[in-house]
Amino acid sequence: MHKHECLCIDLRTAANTITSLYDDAIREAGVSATQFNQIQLIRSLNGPTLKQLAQASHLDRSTLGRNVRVLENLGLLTMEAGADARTKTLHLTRKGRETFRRAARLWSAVQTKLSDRLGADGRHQLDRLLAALTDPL
Amino acid sequence: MHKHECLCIDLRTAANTITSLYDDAIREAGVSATQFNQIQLIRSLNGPTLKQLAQASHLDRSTLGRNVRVLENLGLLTMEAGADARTKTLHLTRKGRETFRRAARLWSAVQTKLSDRLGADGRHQLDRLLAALTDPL
DNA sequence: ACCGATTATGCGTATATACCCGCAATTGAT
DNA sequence: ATCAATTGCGGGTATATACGCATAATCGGT
Repeated sequence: MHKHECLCIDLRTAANTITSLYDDAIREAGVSATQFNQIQLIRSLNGPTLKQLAQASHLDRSTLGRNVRVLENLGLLTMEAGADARTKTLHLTRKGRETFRRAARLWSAVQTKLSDRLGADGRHQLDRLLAALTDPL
Repeated sequence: MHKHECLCIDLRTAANTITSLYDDAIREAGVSATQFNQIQLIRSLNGPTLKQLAQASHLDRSTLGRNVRVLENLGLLTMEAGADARTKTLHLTRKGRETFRRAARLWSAVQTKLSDRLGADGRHQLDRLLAALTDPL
């Protein structure tokens, strides 16, 4: 029987394991899975501010600021002052866009591989179950 | 439409959100969800070495060493030399055992609450889906 | 035009996590 | 018994993450 294992720890462990798979898969593009996610969001949001990116990625603003600085130091993006002088808008550099394209292909391969393990139904169920856990009451 | 959302990021986001719920639920016992997990494992493993605890928790040994040091500084456990002088065995203090009991009650409440959101079937499906993702081929 | 409230960020601090390197203790082959 | 290989651990470094405080910029009511 089931030992009533901790949902929280089960999720954390799975997330760590899967993150490692994605990291390995896209490593040769020079970014981690979470970094790829930031780049992908910046690309689709088109010059977002830190706050906008933080909201889009469900992360704390200060976390995003630190993550973004790493990408800036890698030369993948630039931070420019926005119309509102308080804000910094994020823009991918040419290198950032190239990194995105390379990583996107590698990402796609591992994403497909893992999605196949679940099947379309499984993926849908997983989405539903995670939503049931995280959606506000 | 297949947003083809990233499985990795979906899992990380869910894990972060759920961890926050557990952290809030047991905070008054003075430990976080991950700390509670370490304490629970040390308790059930009965004087494990760092390596044994690391394997049981699916974490890197050096990660465990750092996490354990925090608990040691909180006075929840002690590290003693094992028979093999290379090893350090972990033992809960009285305060550690009391903290475990208090946190276990709080943990149980949030665990039940979230499990109810999934239902028994949902919990089983979730276990199965996470296993499908993380089990070696 | 002013001043208080709000907003966007930065920074300090802290936990959670992993990888690599080095050291000390143990083990194994001879 | 010796010495090379292995093992367990600590520490350095790095990313990922959050919370709270400080600051600068903006906005709103008067």
